[in-house]
Amino acid sequence: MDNKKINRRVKYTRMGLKDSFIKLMKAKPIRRITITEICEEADINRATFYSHYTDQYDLLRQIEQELVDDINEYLESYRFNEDESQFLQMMEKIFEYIKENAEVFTVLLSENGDRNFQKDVMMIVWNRCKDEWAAKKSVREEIAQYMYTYVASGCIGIILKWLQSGMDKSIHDMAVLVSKMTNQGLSVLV
Amino acid sequence: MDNKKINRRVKYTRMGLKDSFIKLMKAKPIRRITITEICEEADINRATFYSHYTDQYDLLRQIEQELVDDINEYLESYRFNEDESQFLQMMEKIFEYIKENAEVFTVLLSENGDRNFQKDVMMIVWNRCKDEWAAKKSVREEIAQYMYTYVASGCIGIILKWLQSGMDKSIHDMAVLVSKMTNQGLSVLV
DNA sequence: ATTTAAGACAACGCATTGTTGATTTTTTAT
DNA sequence: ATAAAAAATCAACAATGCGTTGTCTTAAAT
Repeated sequence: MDNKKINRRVKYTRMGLKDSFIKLMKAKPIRRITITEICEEADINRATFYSHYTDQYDLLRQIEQELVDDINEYLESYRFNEDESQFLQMMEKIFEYIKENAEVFTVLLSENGDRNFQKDVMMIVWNRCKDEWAAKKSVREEIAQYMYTYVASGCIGIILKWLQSGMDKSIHDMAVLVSKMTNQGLSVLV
Repeated sequence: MDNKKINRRVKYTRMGLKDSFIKLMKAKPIRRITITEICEEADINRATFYSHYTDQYDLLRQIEQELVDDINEYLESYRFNEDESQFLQMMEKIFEYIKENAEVFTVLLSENGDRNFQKDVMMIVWNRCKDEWAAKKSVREEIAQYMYTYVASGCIGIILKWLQSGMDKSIHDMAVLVSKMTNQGLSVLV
């Protein structure tokens, strides 16, 4: 009947731990964050932490996973215009989402965050654009894989820089820039 | 007189610790590597470790720094042909260097490695090519910064994929691919 | 050969860890 | 409303790793 299998109490406890953790992540690298600390901050017993997560890294991964699921849901809800470049439209939405969650993204994508999260975020774009790109594909799948890797890494890099520069450029400008770089590379300079 | 300020003994001890550490890095994430473990493996007293490094992360950073310095030296020694694209030539040399040190690069650039090292490696290329790029620059410095970030991140991403694919493509092919992506983006697909 | 620096070793108090079992509180199902 | 189930609390545990100390031994530089 009720698909919210997790009851309020559990949800609330986890929320407390997550908030406390993000707060600490802003202040110091994850390796310096102890479970004891997280629990003190959240005012939750340490044994309770262990009944939900195995360690800090497990907690981090779960936070990341929820975020990835949420972006996907967010993109799902949006109908893209078939005529325009899907990539550009999607990047706009992604920048939009990231801006709305700038705080947590800054923490998770920065040096403290782990590379798997980067990969997951890259995969969101890649999975949704591969059809568009595949249409005009003239190289072997193997080579194409390398190209997508380049593109996805470039996107993450630029997103991170944008966050660290205090989101000084507009969402639209950024989406256009990323789109241009992806499609034309540095040749746009000339 | 003698510019090798560090005597043999120190050098040897540090080498032991580094080797031991790299060995452990292959097996598990850095957060699971204890100093006790490093010292046991290297058969060096724990107190000795502390007289050289503050912790695992300090040791890692020093290994990385030495590698970065070494690449720079390696590139320095090589005269580039002014007529051709400096970027392409430099990428060839970098792929060459990485292949020669594939083992350690695989470890340091993978999920266990830290983002600062990525950045450092990116900076090597960027510092040596910015003049070439600046010549044809038609955008504001501010925007250019974003573009370089994209490119540098893309390069690292593709290098890492290459390493993880067991360096299945030749150095030359990779250099050409990276160069194409950087200069023309996905438009090479058409 | 003498001085200087590096490393070995044992020992320390301290913090964090992961787990336990008993107890209380909240949620859910009847 | 009440009983049963699930979740969180708490205190206590041994184990491990931490970082530092002082003393002693060994190697290197002059």
